[in-house]
Amino acid sequence: MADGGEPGTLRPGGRTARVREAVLRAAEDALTEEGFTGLDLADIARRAGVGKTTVYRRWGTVTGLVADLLADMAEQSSPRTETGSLLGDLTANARLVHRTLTDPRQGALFKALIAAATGDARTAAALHRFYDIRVREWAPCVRQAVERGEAPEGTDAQEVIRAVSAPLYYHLLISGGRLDEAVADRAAQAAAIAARSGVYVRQPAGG
Amino acid sequence: MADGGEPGTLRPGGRTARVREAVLRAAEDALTEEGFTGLDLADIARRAGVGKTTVYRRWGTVTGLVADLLADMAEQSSPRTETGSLLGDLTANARLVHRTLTDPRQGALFKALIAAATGDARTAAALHRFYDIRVREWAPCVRQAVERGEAPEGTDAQEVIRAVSAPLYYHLLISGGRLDEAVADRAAQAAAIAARSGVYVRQPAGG
DNA sequence: GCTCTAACGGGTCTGTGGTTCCGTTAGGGG
DNA sequence: CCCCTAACGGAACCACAGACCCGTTAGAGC
Repeated sequence: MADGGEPGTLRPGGRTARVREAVLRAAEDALTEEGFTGLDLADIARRAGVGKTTVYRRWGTVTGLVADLLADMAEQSSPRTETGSLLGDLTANARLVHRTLTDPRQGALFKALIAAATGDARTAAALHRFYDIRVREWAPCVRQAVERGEAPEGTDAQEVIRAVSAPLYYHLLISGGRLDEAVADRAAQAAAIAARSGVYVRQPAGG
Repeated sequence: MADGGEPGTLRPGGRTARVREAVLRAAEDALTEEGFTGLDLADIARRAGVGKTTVYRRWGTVTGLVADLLADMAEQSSPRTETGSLLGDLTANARLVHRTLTDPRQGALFKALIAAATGDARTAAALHRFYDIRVREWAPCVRQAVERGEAPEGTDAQEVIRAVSAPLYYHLLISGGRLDEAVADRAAQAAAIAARSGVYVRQPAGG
Protein backbone atom coordinates (compact mmCIF):
# COMPACT_ATOMS: atom_id res chain seq x y z
CA MET A 1 0.00 0.00 0.00
CA ALA A 2 2.46 2.63 1.22
CA ASP A 3 4.82 2.66 -1.74
CA GLY A 4 8.15 4.40 -1.33
CA GLY A 5 8.02 6.31 -4.60
CA GLU A 6 9.00 5.71 -8.23
CA PRO A 7 9.71 2.13 -9.36
CA GLY A 8 13.42 1.38 -9.22
CA THR A 9 14.13 3.53 -6.18
CA LEU A 10 13.58 0.97 -3.41
CA ARG A 11 15.64 -1.82 -4.97
CA PRO A 12 18.06 -0.06 -7.27
CA GLY A 13 20.69 -2.83 -7.30
CA GLY A 14 21.18 -6.00 -9.34
CA ARG A 15 18.49 -6.65 -11.89
CA THR A 16 17.02 -3.16 -11.72
CA ALA A 17 20.39 -1.60 -12.54
CA ARG A 18 20.96 -4.06 -15.40
CA VAL A 19 17.54 -3.28 -16.86
CA ARG A 20 18.15 0.47 -16.61
CA GLU A 21 21.51 0.10 -18.31
CA ALA A 22 20.12 -2.07 -21.11
CA VAL A 23 17.16 0.25 -21.71
CA LEU A 24 19.29 3.41 -21.76
CA ARG A 25 21.70 1.86 -24.26
CA ALA A 26 18.76 0.70 -26.39
CA ALA A 27 17.23 4.18 -26.19
CA GLU A 28 20.54 5.67 -27.31
CA ASP A 29 20.65 3.32 -30.29
CA ALA A 30 17.02 3.91 -31.19
CA LEU A 31 17.39 7.69 -30.96
CA THR A 32 20.51 7.52 -33.11
CA GLU A 33 18.97 5.31 -35.77
CA GLU A 34 15.33 6.40 -35.82
CA GLY A 35 15.54 9.98 -34.57
CA PHE A 36 13.26 11.44 -31.95
CA THR A 37 10.13 11.33 -34.11
CA GLY A 38 10.29 7.66 -35.00
CA LEU A 39 10.71 6.57 -31.41
CA ASP A 40 8.59 3.81 -29.89
CA LEU A 41 8.93 2.51 -26.34
CA ALA A 42 7.94 -1.02 -27.41
CA ASP A 43 10.80 -1.01 -29.92
CA ILE A 44 13.23 0.15 -27.26
CA ALA A 45 12.03 -2.63 -24.94
CA ARG A 46 12.60 -5.17 -27.72
CA ARG A 47 16.12 -3.85 -28.38
CA ALA A 48 16.91 -3.96 -24.66
CA GLY A 49 15.48 -7.45 -24.27
CA VAL A 50 13.04 -6.40 -21.55
CA GLY A 51 9.26 -6.32 -21.35
CA LYS A 52 7.65 -3.20 -22.67
CA THR A 53 5.58 -2.97 -19.51
CA THR A 54 8.79 -2.34 -17.60
CA VAL A 55 9.74 0.58 -19.82
CA TYR A 56 6.29 2.15 -19.53
CA ARG A 57 6.23 1.66 -15.76
CA ARG A 58 9.72 3.04 -15.08
CA TRP A 59 9.82 5.91 -17.56
CA GLY A 60 6.27 6.43 -18.71
CA THR A 61 6.94 8.58 -21.76
CA VAL A 62 9.54 8.89 -24.46
CA THR A 63 10.61 12.30 -23.15
CA GLY A 64 10.96 10.90 -19.62
CA LEU A 65 13.29 8.22 -20.93
CA VAL A 66 15.33 10.75 -22.90
CA ALA A 67 15.64 12.91 -19.80
CA ASP A 68 17.00 9.92 -17.85
CA LEU A 69 19.40 9.14 -20.70
CA LEU A 70 20.72 12.70 -20.54
CA ALA A 71 21.18 12.42 -16.78
CA ASP A 72 23.15 9.21 -17.38
CA MET A 73 25.27 10.83 -20.11
CA ALA A 74 25.99 13.76 -17.79
CA GLU A 75 27.75 11.36 -15.39
CA GLN A 76 30.43 10.28 -17.82
CA SER A 77 33.01 12.96 -18.50
CA SER A 78 35.94 13.10 -20.91
CA PRO A 79 38.95 15.00 -19.57
CA ARG A 80 40.18 18.01 -21.50
CA THR A 81 43.63 18.62 -22.91
CA GLU A 82 45.86 21.60 -22.03
CA THR A 83 48.03 23.26 -24.63
CA GLY A 84 49.28 26.33 -22.75
CA SER A 85 47.53 29.00 -24.83
CA LEU A 86 43.93 30.16 -24.97
CA LEU A 87 43.66 29.68 -28.71
CA GLY A 88 45.23 26.23 -28.43
CA ASP A 89 42.82 25.12 -25.71
CA LEU A 90 39.75 26.56 -27.45
CA THR A 91 40.82 24.93 -30.72
CA ALA A 92 41.16 21.59 -28.92
CA ASN A 93 37.65 22.06 -27.54
CA ALA A 94 36.23 23.10 -30.90
CA ARG A 95 37.75 20.07 -32.60
CA LEU A 96 36.41 17.74 -29.91
CA VAL A 97 32.90 19.12 -30.41
CA HIS A 98 33.42 19.00 -34.18
CA ARG A 99 34.45 15.33 -34.05
CA THR A 100 31.43 14.51 -31.92
CA LEU A 101 28.92 16.28 -34.15
CA THR A 102 30.33 14.98 -37.43
CA ASP A 103 30.44 11.39 -36.21
CA PRO A 104 27.37 9.90 -37.94
CA ARG A 105 26.03 8.18 -34.85
CA GLN A 106 26.87 10.81 -32.25
CA GLY A 107 25.74 13.66 -34.46
CA ALA A 108 22.37 12.02 -35.02
CA LEU A 109 22.06 11.29 -31.32
CA PHE A 110 22.67 14.88 -30.30
CA LYS A 111 20.24 16.18 -32.91
CA ALA A 112 17.60 13.84 -31.52
CA LEU A 113 18.34 14.84 -27.92
CA ILE A 114 18.04 18.53 -28.73
CA ALA A 115 14.81 17.94 -30.65
CA ALA A 116 13.39 16.04 -27.69
CA ALA A 117 14.30 18.88 -25.35
CA THR A 118 12.39 21.47 -27.38
CA GLY A 119 9.10 19.81 -26.54
CA ASP A 120 9.39 18.88 -22.85
CA ALA A 121 10.46 20.95 -19.86
CA ARG A 122 12.03 18.05 -17.92
CA THR A 123 14.04 16.91 -20.93
CA ALA A 124 15.12 20.50 -21.53
CA ALA A 125 16.30 20.78 -17.91
CA ALA A 126 18.29 17.54 -18.29
CA LEU A 127 19.86 18.81 -21.53
CA HIS A 128 20.79 22.14 -19.96
CA ARG A 129 22.35 20.30 -17.03
CA PHE A 130 24.35 18.06 -19.38
CA TYR A 131 25.80 21.00 -21.28
CA ASP A 132 26.34 23.00 -18.11
CA ILE A 133 28.57 20.20 -16.81
CA ARG A 134 30.48 19.93 -20.08
CA VAL A 135 31.00 23.70 -20.23
CA ARG A 136 32.18 23.80 -16.61
CA GLU A 137 34.75 21.11 -17.39
CA TRP A 138 36.35 23.35 -20.01
CA ALA A 139 35.94 26.70 -18.27
CA PRO A 140 39.25 26.39 -16.34
CA CYS A 141 41.27 26.88 -19.52
CA VAL A 142 39.76 30.35 -19.87
CA ARG A 143 40.46 31.17 -16.23
CA GLN A 144 44.07 30.07 -16.77
CA ALA A 145 44.25 32.40 -19.76
CA VAL A 146 43.06 35.24 -17.53
CA GLU A 147 45.81 34.39 -15.03
CA ARG A 148 48.37 34.41 -17.84
CA GLY A 149 47.08 37.82 -18.88
CA GLU A 150 45.69 36.57 -22.21
CA ALA A 151 42.19 37.81 -21.35
CA PRO A 152 40.99 40.59 -19.06
CA GLU A 153 39.96 40.10 -15.43
CA GLY A 154 36.25 39.32 -15.01
CA THR A 155 35.93 37.33 -18.24
CA ASP A 156 32.94 34.97 -18.14
CA ALA A 157 34.77 31.68 -18.73
CA GLN A 158 31.66 29.62 -19.39
CA GLU A 159 30.33 32.09 -21.93
CA VAL A 160 33.60 31.84 -23.86
CA ILE A 161 33.32 28.05 -24.00
CA ARG A 162 29.72 28.33 -25.17
CA ALA A 163 30.79 30.79 -27.86
CA VAL A 164 33.16 28.15 -29.25
CA SER A 165 30.42 25.52 -29.60
CA ALA A 166 27.64 27.80 -30.79
CA PRO A 167 28.66 28.09 -34.48
CA LEU A 168 29.10 24.32 -34.72
CA TYR A 169 25.61 23.64 -33.41
CA TYR A 170 24.25 26.40 -35.63
CA HIS A 171 25.67 24.63 -38.67
CA LEU A 172 24.45 21.24 -37.50
CA LEU A 173 20.88 22.24 -36.69
CA ILE A 174 20.06 25.37 -38.61
CA SER A 175 22.18 26.36 -41.60
CA GLY A 176 23.00 22.81 -42.68
CA GLY A 177 26.33 23.95 -44.10
CA ARG A 178 29.39 21.73 -44.39
CA LEU A 179 30.67 21.14 -40.88
CA ASP A 180 34.37 20.88 -41.68
CA GLU A 181 37.31 21.43 -39.37
CA ALA A 182 37.77 24.97 -40.71
CA VAL A 183 34.43 25.92 -39.13
CA ALA A 184 35.66 24.57 -35.80
CA ASP A 185 38.98 26.41 -36.04
CA ARG A 186 37.23 29.67 -37.00
CA ALA A 187 34.89 29.30 -34.02
CA ALA A 188 37.86 28.88 -31.68
CA GLN A 189 39.70 31.84 -33.23
CA ALA A 190 36.66 34.11 -33.05
CA ALA A 191 36.04 33.21 -29.39
CA ALA A 192 39.70 33.71 -28.50
CA ILE A 193 39.93 37.11 -30.15
CA ALA A 194 36.64 38.27 -28.66
CA ALA A 195 37.69 37.05 -25.20
CA ARG A 196 41.04 38.86 -25.49
CA SER A 197 39.18 42.03 -26.45
CA GLY A 198 37.03 41.84 -23.33
CA VAL A 199 33.72 41.05 -25.02
CA TYR A 200 32.97 38.43 -22.40
CA VAL A 201 33.79 40.54 -19.35
CA ARG A 202 30.81 40.47 -16.96
CA GLN A 203 28.87 43.73 -16.44
CA PRO A 204 30.79 45.85 -18.94
CA ALA A 205 31.70 49.15 -17.22
CA GLY A 206 29.86 51.31 -19.72
CA GLY A 207 31.39 51.10 -23.14
CA MET B 1 -6.91 8.89 -65.17
CA ALA B 2 -3.90 10.87 -66.31
CA ASP B 3 -3.43 13.09 -63.26
CA GLY B 4 -1.19 16.12 -63.57
CA GLY B 5 0.66 15.62 -60.29
CA GLU B 6 0.22 16.64 -56.65
CA PRO B 7 -3.18 17.89 -55.51
CA GLY B 8 -3.36 21.66 -55.64
CA THR B 9 -1.12 22.06 -58.67
CA LEU B 10 -3.72 21.95 -61.45
CA ARG B 11 -6.17 24.39 -59.86
CA PRO B 12 -4.04 26.47 -57.53
CA GLY B 13 -6.36 29.50 -57.46
CA GLY B 14 -9.44 30.45 -55.48
CA ARG B 15 -10.53 27.86 -52.94
CA THR B 16 -7.31 25.87 -53.10
CA ALA B 17 -5.26 28.97 -52.24
CA ARG B 18 -7.62 29.87 -49.39
CA VAL B 19 -7.38 26.37 -47.97
CA ARG B 20 -3.59 26.38 -48.17
CA GLU B 21 -3.45 29.74 -46.43
CA ALA B 22 -5.83 28.66 -43.65
CA VAL B 23 -4.00 25.38 -43.07
CA LEU B 24 -0.55 27.00 -42.97
CA ARG B 25 -1.75 29.60 -40.46
CA ALA B 26 -3.37 26.85 -38.37
CA ALA B 27 -0.17 24.80 -38.55
CA GLU B 28 1.79 27.82 -37.37
CA ASP B 29 -0.56 28.28 -34.41
CA ALA B 30 -0.55 24.59 -33.55
CA LEU B 31 3.25 24.36 -33.74
CA THR B 32 3.54 27.43 -31.55
CA GLU B 33 1.09 26.23 -28.93
CA GLU B 34 1.59 22.47 -28.91
CA GLY B 35 5.17 22.14 -30.10
CA PHE B 36 6.30 19.69 -32.74
CA THR B 37 5.69 16.60 -30.62
CA GLY B 38 2.07 17.31 -29.75
CA LEU B 39 1.11 17.93 -33.36
CA ASP B 40 -1.89 16.28 -34.98
CA LEU B 41 -3.08 16.86 -38.53
CA ALA B 42 -6.72 16.42 -37.50
CA ASP B 43 -6.32 19.21 -34.95
CA ILE B 44 -4.77 21.45 -37.58
CA ALA B 45 -7.67 20.72 -39.93
CA ARG B 46 -10.13 21.65 -37.16
CA ARG B 47 -8.29 24.92 -36.46
CA ALA B 48 -8.23 25.74 -40.16
CA GLY B 49 -11.90 24.85 -40.61
CA VAL B 50 -11.20 22.31 -43.36
CA GLY B 51 -11.69 18.57 -43.61
CA LYS B 52 -8.82 16.50 -42.26
CA THR B 53 -8.92 14.46 -45.46
CA THR B 54 -7.82 17.56 -47.32
CA VAL B 55 -4.81 18.05 -45.07
CA TYR B 56 -3.75 14.41 -45.41
CA ARG B 57 -4.20 14.47 -49.16
CA ARG B 58 -2.31 17.72 -49.80
CA TRP B 59 0.51 17.34 -47.28
CA GLY B 60 0.47 13.72 -46.15
CA THR B 61 2.64 14.02 -43.07
CA VAL B 62 3.34 16.51 -40.34
CA THR B 63 6.87 17.06 -41.60
CA GLY B 64 5.59 17.64 -45.13
CA LEU B 65 3.29 20.35 -43.83
CA VAL B 66 6.07 21.95 -41.79
CA ALA B 67 8.30 21.96 -44.87
CA ASP B 68 5.60 23.77 -46.82
CA LEU B 69 5.13 26.24 -43.96
CA LEU B 70 8.86 26.99 -44.05
CA ALA B 71 8.72 27.52 -47.80
CA ASP B 72 5.86 29.97 -47.22
CA MET B 73 7.74 31.77 -44.45
CA ALA B 74 10.79 32.05 -46.69
CA GLU B 75 8.74 34.20 -49.09
CA GLN B 76 8.07 37.02 -46.64
CA SER B 77 11.15 39.08 -45.90
CA SER B 78 11.72 41.92 -43.44
CA PRO B 79 14.08 44.63 -44.68
CA ARG B 80 17.22 45.35 -42.70
CA THR B 81 18.34 48.64 -41.25
CA GLU B 82 21.65 50.37 -42.05
CA THR B 83 23.61 52.20 -39.39
CA GLY B 84 26.87 52.96 -41.20
CA SER B 85 29.19 50.80 -39.12
CA LEU B 86 29.78 47.04 -39.03
CA LEU B 87 29.20 46.81 -35.28
CA GLY B 88 26.05 48.89 -35.57
CA ASP B 89 24.61 46.74 -38.36
CA LEU B 90 25.50 43.47 -36.66
CA THR B 91 24.01 44.72 -33.39
CA ALA B 92 20.80 45.61 -35.21
CA ASN B 93 20.72 42.11 -36.65
CA ALA B 94 21.46 40.49 -33.29
CA ARG B 95 18.68 42.45 -31.61
CA LEU B 96 16.22 41.54 -34.35
CA VAL B 97 17.01 37.85 -33.89
CA HIS B 98 16.92 38.33 -30.14
CA ARG B 99 13.48 39.92 -30.27
CA THR B 100 12.20 37.12 -32.47
CA LEU B 101 13.51 34.33 -30.26
CA THR B 102 12.39 35.88 -26.97
CA ASP B 103 8.88 36.57 -28.22
CA PRO B 104 6.90 33.75 -26.58
CA ARG B 105 5.03 32.74 -29.71
CA GLN B 106 7.80 33.21 -32.27
CA GLY B 107 10.41 31.59 -30.04
CA ALA B 108 8.23 28.52 -29.54
CA LEU B 109 7.52 28.39 -33.27
CA PHE B 110 11.19 28.43 -34.23
CA LYS B 111 12.04 25.80 -31.64
CA ALA B 112 9.34 23.58 -33.09
CA LEU B 113 10.49 24.20 -36.67
CA ILE B 114 14.07 23.31 -35.82
CA ALA B 115 12.96 20.20 -33.95
CA ALA B 116 10.90 19.13 -36.95
CA ALA B 117 13.89 19.60 -39.24
CA THR B 118 16.13 17.27 -37.21
CA GLY B 119 13.97 14.30 -38.12
CA ASP B 120 13.18 14.78 -41.80
CA ALA B 121 15.42 15.56 -44.76
CA ARG B 122 12.82 17.57 -46.72
CA THR B 123 11.97 19.71 -43.71
CA ALA B 124 15.67 20.21 -43.04
CA ALA B 125 16.19 21.36 -46.62
CA ALA B 126 13.32 23.84 -46.26
CA LEU B 127 14.76 25.14 -42.99
CA HIS B 128 18.21 25.55 -44.50
CA ARG B 129 16.70 27.44 -47.42
CA PHE B 130 14.76 29.73 -45.07
CA TYR B 131 17.87 30.67 -43.12
CA ASP B 132 19.98 30.91 -46.25
CA ILE B 133 17.58 33.57 -47.54
CA ARG B 134 17.57 35.48 -44.27
CA VAL B 135 21.38 35.37 -44.05
CA ARG B 136 21.73 36.57 -47.65
CA GLU B 137 19.46 39.53 -46.88
CA TRP B 138 21.89 40.70 -44.20
CA ALA B 139 25.17 39.80 -45.89
CA PRO B 140 25.44 43.14 -47.77
CA CYS B 141 26.18 45.01 -44.56
CA VAL B 142 29.37 42.96 -44.17
CA ARG B 143 30.35 43.57 -47.79
CA GLN B 144 29.84 47.30 -47.22
CA ALA B 145 32.10 47.06 -44.19
CA VAL B 146 34.76 45.46 -46.41
CA GLU B 147 34.41 48.34 -48.87
CA ARG B 148 34.78 50.82 -46.03
CA GLY B 149 37.93 48.99 -44.96
CA GLU B 150 36.42 47.77 -41.67
CA ALA B 151 37.11 44.15 -42.57
CA PRO B 152 39.69 42.54 -44.84
CA GLU B 153 39.10 41.65 -48.47
CA GLY B 154 37.74 38.13 -48.97
CA THR B 155 35.67 38.09 -45.78
CA ASP B 156 32.86 35.52 -45.96
CA ALA B 157 29.90 37.85 -45.36
CA GLN B 158 27.35 35.09 -44.79
CA GLU B 159 29.52 33.35 -42.25
CA VAL B 160 29.79 36.59 -40.27
CA ILE B 161 25.99 36.92 -40.18
CA ARG B 162 25.66 33.31 -39.06
CA ALA B 163 28.24 33.95 -36.33
CA VAL B 164 25.97 36.67 -34.93
CA SER B 165 22.94 34.38 -34.67
CA ALA B 166 24.73 31.26 -33.49
CA PRO B 167 25.11 32.17 -29.79
CA LEU B 168 21.45 33.20 -29.59
CA TYR B 169 20.26 29.89 -30.96
CA TYR B 170 22.73 28.07 -28.73
CA HIS B 171 21.16 29.70 -25.69
CA LEU B 172 17.63 29.06 -26.93
CA LEU B 173 18.06 25.40 -27.78
CA ILE B 174 20.99 24.07 -25.82
CA SER B 175 22.25 25.95 -22.79
CA GLY B 176 18.86 27.32 -21.74
CA GLY B 177 20.49 30.40 -20.24
CA ARG B 178 18.81 33.78 -19.97
CA LEU B 179 18.49 35.19 -23.45
CA ASP B 180 18.82 38.87 -22.58
CA GLU B 181 19.86 41.71 -24.84
CA ALA B 182 23.41 41.58 -23.46
CA VAL B 183 23.83 38.15 -25.07
CA ALA B 184 22.74 39.63 -28.39
CA ASP B 185 25.09 42.59 -28.07
CA ARG B 186 28.03 40.34 -27.10
CA ALA B 187 27.32 38.12 -30.12
CA ALA B 188 27.43 41.16 -32.42
CA GLN B 189 30.62 42.48 -30.81
CA ALA B 190 32.37 39.12 -31.02
CA ALA B 191 31.44 38.68 -34.68
CA ALA B 192 32.53 42.24 -35.51
CA ILE B 193 35.91 41.90 -33.81
CA ALA B 194 36.54 38.48 -35.35
CA ALA B 195 35.56 39.75 -38.79
CA ARG B 196 37.88 42.77 -38.43
CA SER B 197 40.70 40.40 -37.46
CA GLY B 198 40.22 38.37 -40.61
CA VAL B 199 38.88 35.22 -38.98
CA TYR B 200 36.20 34.92 -41.65
CA VAL B 201 38.48 35.45 -44.66
CA ARG B 202 37.98 32.54 -47.06
CA GLN B 203 40.93 30.15 -47.54
CA PRO B 204 43.23 31.74 -44.94
CA ALA B 205 46.67 32.27 -46.53
CA GLY B 206 48.52 30.19 -43.95
CA GLY B 207 48.75 31.85 -40.62
C1' DG C 1 18.72 -20.48 2.69
C1' DC C 2 13.98 -18.85 3.62
C1' DT C 3 10.73 -15.30 3.13
C1' DC C 4 8.76 -11.08 1.59
C1' DT C 5 7.77 -8.15 -1.84
C1' DA C 6 9.84 -4.89 -5.34
C1' DA C 7 10.32 -5.16 -9.88
C1' DC C 8 9.87 -7.66 -14.24
C1' DG C 9 7.14 -9.48 -18.27
C1' DG C 10 3.69 -11.86 -21.36
C1' DG C 11 -0.88 -11.17 -22.99
C1' DT C 12 -4.89 -8.45 -23.81
C1' DC C 13 -7.61 -4.29 -24.32
C1' DT C 14 -8.47 0.42 -25.93
C1' DG C 15 -8.10 5.27 -27.65
C1' DT C 16 -6.63 7.73 -31.34
C1' DG C 17 -3.84 9.16 -35.35
C1' DG C 18 -3.97 8.17 -40.04
C1' DT C 19 -6.34 5.94 -44.42
C1' DT C 20 -9.99 5.01 -47.58
C1' DC C 21 -14.54 5.62 -49.75
C1' DC C 22 -17.59 8.13 -52.07
C1' DG C 23 -20.70 12.02 -52.42
C1' DT C 24 -20.43 17.41 -52.76
C1' DT C 25 -18.64 21.90 -54.04
C1' DA C 26 -16.65 25.17 -56.93
C1' DG C 27 -12.64 26.72 -60.22
C1' DG C 28 -12.06 27.73 -65.03
C1' DG C 29 -12.25 26.83 -70.04
C1' DG C 30 -15.37 27.01 -73.86
C1' DC D 1 -23.63 30.69 -68.46
C1' DC D 2 -22.88 25.69 -68.63
C1' DC D 3 -20.18 21.72 -68.13
C1' DC D 4 -16.28 19.04 -66.57
C1' DT D 5 -13.54 17.57 -63.16
C1' DA D 6 -10.04 19.12 -59.59
C1' DA D 7 -10.31 19.59 -55.05
C1' DC D 8 -12.90 19.44 -50.73
C1' DG D 9 -15.23 17.01 -46.76
C1' DG D 10 -18.05 13.78 -43.72
C1' DA D 11 -17.93 9.23 -42.05
C1' DA D 12 -16.58 4.63 -41.58
C1' DC D 13 -12.52 1.88 -41.11
C1' DC D 14 -7.91 0.15 -39.55
C1' DA D 15 -3.48 -0.37 -37.24
C1' DC D 16 -0.74 0.33 -33.59
C1' DA D 17 1.22 2.94 -29.54
C1' DG D 18 0.31 2.96 -24.90
C1' DA D 19 -2.47 1.26 -20.59
C1' DC D 20 -3.83 -2.54 -17.74
C1' DC D 21 -4.03 -7.23 -15.43
C1' DC D 22 -2.03 -10.64 -13.10
C1' DG D 23 1.32 -14.33 -12.73
C1' DT D 24 6.69 -14.83 -12.31
C1' DT D 25 11.40 -13.73 -11.00
C1' DA D 26 14.93 -12.33 -8.05
C1' DG D 27 17.05 -8.56 -4.72
C1' DA D 28 17.69 -7.96 0.30
C1' DG D 29 17.05 -8.62 5.19
C1' DC D 30 16.91 -12.04 8.80
